Amino acid sequence: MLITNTYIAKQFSQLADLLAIQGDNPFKIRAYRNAARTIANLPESLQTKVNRGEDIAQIPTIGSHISAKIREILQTGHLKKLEVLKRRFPSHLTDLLSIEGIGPKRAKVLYESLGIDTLDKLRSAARAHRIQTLPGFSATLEAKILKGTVLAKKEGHRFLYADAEPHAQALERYLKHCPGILDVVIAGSFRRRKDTVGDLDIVTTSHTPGQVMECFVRYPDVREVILHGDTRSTVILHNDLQVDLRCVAPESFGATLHYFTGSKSHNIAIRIFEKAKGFKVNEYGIFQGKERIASATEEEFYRAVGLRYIEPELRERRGEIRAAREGTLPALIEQSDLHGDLHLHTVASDGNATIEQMAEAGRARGYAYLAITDHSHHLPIVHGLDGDAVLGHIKAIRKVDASLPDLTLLAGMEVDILEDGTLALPDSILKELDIVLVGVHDHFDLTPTQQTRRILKALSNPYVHILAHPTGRLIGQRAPYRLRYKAFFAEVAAMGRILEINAQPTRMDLDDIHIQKAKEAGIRFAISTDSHRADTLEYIRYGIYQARRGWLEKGDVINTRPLNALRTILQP
DNA sequence: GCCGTTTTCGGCCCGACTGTTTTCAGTCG
Repeated sequence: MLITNTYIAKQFSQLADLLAIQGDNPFKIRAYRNAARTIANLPESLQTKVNRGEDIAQIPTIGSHISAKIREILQTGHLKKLEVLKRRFPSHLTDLLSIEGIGPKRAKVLYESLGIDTLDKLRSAARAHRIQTLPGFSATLEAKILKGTVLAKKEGHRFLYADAEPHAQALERYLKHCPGILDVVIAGSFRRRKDTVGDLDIVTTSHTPGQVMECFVRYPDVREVILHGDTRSTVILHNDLQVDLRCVAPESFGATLHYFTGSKSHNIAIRIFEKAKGFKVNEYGIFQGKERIASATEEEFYRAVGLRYIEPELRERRGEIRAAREGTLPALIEQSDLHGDLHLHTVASDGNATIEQMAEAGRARGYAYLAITDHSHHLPIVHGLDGDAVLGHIKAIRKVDASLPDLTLLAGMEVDILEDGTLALPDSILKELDIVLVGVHDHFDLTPTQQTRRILKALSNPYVHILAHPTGRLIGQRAPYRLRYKAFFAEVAAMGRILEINAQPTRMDLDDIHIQKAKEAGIRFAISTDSHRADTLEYIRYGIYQARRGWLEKGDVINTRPLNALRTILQP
């Protein structure tokens, strides 16, 4: 039986919910929640770690007790402590917590006084007005709960960064015209450039915050005002995107921006660190007693806590605080460092632009080179090229290339990796190409060992340079295929092969965590758009965001090299 | 239950908003 990290994380998360309803020690509950979050974000499966004999109690937030419980889940598939609680409370009771306004205390009251243990029962009770008379409830709250159950908010729904982006920009433009407003910054996971965002957090400054709040809740795209306070408001837009706005005085801007940029664990780490030194950190500044030490800017904020400035993309508590203290933060890659795009499709396979149109789009961006990399013929759905067609396509690419004075076209292919790890094109064709990408497009469900072996075999072909979209994930649609990551990265590094950071908004593959791990293993990267149209070369910025979140510097990425240096890397 | 530049015990981030709780609890981020 395969036990995934997601499954284990859910066990601890449910355990925390039920203990909260039971009224257990809140710090213990927090410990379980922290562990659940850690486990959900681990780059490698706990099963693998335990099989390898690793001491999982060394993982932050996981200590002796929780590691024992993890082993129990891995061995039996269950957690006894949770099973006992589930006998006391019905299994769907924790669903109530997903409703706005219901936390553990109210869930307990609902269950013990009215026997409500499902969202359906909650809805009926609210409609029959049986909730408003309970202690701690009211008619207003009852109406809010009813609305919550009817809307049945899609749990944990997150927006792709690229889908949230236009809304964030439109809001920013609107707010800048609000009376009395001074600064507007979209903070939160959006500012950290996470590949998906749950909501938008906006930080503003003004001497008349009430006016700003008034203006904000009148934004034309607002469907519903959840909260409307003096310095803080929350609204829902018509597309279900939640937006929180905070307004503070300019002298607090740095601390507030830092606070609302997060991540939460980064903030908590800094607060605990400062508290130990006798300072208090809140969203208004850094205080020693009553005296404000900082901060009007984030730079000042970090200086005051004795750290180098940490870029928002790094604020995930993945070692950035230590690096900032020791002065070893990476000099993150910038979009302007890139000289070309190394993964593009044309009408020769499943793209909708010609070689010439792609070349023009690349020239318009100021690139020095582009790789045209259409599909091999293995997959019928993408109209790929077979042997002779590839040779013809190479000629066509070279012909267009010869007509371009200031842009070089590299003749490439995105070659399918077959189930057994062999490639869909023979070496006799591959050796004619300037650049060879390989990718998995089927058989996603092999065992981790089989999948790892399959891909490594493909990469061992001496004509292969880059593994395209290395884990095959489609955000919200398809999970990454399972690999033995540690062994895989070590082997890829040893072979000197390059991993792609695919900038398609639904792919973002590799993801940030694996990028960081792969870099530590000594791997280099290519950031590419996998464009099928001429107007999506601009997606490259999403790839840059992801690379920055993975701690990459200019030197880690091959398409920051001038053409000659790139050609050297691409020699077999 | 976790964790240690104060610690193996005794802490655990901190504040805004809502409601009807006349002084604060519950929820949320």
